[in-house]
Amino acid sequence: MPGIEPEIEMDLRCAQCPVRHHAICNALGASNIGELSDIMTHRNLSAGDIILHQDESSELFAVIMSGVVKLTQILPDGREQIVGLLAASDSLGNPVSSVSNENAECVTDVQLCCFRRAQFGAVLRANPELEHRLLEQTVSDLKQARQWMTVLGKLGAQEKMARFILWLWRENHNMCPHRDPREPDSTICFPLKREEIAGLLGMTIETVSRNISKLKADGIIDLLDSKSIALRDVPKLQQIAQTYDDE
Amino acid sequence: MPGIEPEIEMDLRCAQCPVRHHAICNALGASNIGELSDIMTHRNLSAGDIILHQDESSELFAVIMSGVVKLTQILPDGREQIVGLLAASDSLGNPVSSVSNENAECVTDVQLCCFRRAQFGAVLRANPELEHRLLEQTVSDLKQARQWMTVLGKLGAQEKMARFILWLWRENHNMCPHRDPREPDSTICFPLKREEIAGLLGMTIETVSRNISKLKADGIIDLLDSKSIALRDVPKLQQIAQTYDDE
DNA sequence: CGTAGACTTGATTAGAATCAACTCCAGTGG
DNA sequence: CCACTGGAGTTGATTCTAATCAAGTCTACG
Repeated sequence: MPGIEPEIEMDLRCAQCPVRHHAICNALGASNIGELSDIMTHRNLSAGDIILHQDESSELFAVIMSGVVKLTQILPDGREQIVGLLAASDSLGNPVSSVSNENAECVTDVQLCCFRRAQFGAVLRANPELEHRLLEQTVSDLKQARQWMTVLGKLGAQEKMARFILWLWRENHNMCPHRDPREPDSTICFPLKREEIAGLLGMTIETVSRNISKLKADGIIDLLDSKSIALRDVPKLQQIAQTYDDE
Repeated sequence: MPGIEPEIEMDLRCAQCPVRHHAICNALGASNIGELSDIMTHRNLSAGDIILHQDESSELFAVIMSGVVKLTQILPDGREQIVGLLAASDSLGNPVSSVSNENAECVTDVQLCCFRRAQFGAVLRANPELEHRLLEQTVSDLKQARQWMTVLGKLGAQEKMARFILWLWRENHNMCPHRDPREPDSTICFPLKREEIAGLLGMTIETVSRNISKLKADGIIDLLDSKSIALRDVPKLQQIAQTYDDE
């Protein structure tokens, strides 16, 4: 057994991985996935743990297996802007340099599939299709960052809130994994506190709270508890959000 | 002569190209650059010309040889946010899909080095180092987009203006090519109108104007004409901009 | 010289930030 | 079991910043 078992175990870890077919590793087929499983390690983190520091070097590159991670930038005077939210199957870490462009912090408990940069880079060079997949992912992140730029630059508080809820609706399956499948599709949960919603949308917790209350008062959403809501009038929400569809 | 000349010409076009050593094509050495020069065509555009439409398909992928291009998103009600500015040596077009994520419009007259998507993709697949270079570029764009998110979400009008000026200072050599090298380094020109600065910074032209005036009144900058300024007190500007350095 | 577009400046208003209570839990310990 | 505590969230009153509305100036150009 010893001498064979470890190798089988490694492959199993990928075969049973919940994000195997959604994360960047789906660029590698069964015959090549071993190159990644050979060099990966799993790590469990708790809400509040800090994974990466802006402008500091780190050997970590990772795929998120579960949980939510926020990417932030902090101004000299302490103000914090959330510049991205990552969930299951997203990847974490600068793919082309050891220096991180953002702080990364766990919003919930998080499970990571970790690689050492040098080793991951070697697999990348050996598998151009993996690097292509990484490019696709980065282009998609760029698209989303630019959409948030428009939200931050042009929308009012109510519009921001509506956009956020619609965005959360689409992303919710990655964010809140253990939902009852029988629960109506129109129910969504917030993995974020008010403070974090505010940090993402460029407003204060009071303004977030007021606008959630207003949407409720207008019959557009229902508040189930402070961390979950039900959508009552999606078309109205889309109209407020100034969005054509839910791209 | 005919039969040989064209081939030599092609190579010359890259050899004499002003951005040959700064754009993504610098990933290819002298022995491979021919693969690109064989499939490129130059195109001259005028200020105001629209190059790409958001969510529409285009066969174009291009490198900017000179001029400034703005990337924008437009809301259903007509409001426009600038989500990126491209200048000499930047590349233009979605590298992984024919569908553009933004509108692209010429701010000044522009010279493009154009490729047909399918042909460029083939060169990309044959030269992984070129795809890696494209990934580096995209990661850099993503970093910048996220920095703008922080500007849009957290900074006040004066702070935004200071950031913009410092950013322009760094980028100015790409934006305003024909500057007298003897001109002091502290003189910069705006390739953008007030309306476009406003569209980028998420404010109105009046607020832009007022804040430029205020910086002048405070002795931090001088207005040479409405399209160029001189920096008088860079440290003060950096302090207002809430920036550690000029990353 | 006259006009239109780009820019500036002033007066007023609207919307979000700020300041300040207050409610609603979840967890703790007596 | 209940009283305390502290964190999270809500709501109200006030302030402040930037948007809006409204003239103006300046400049390039026919």
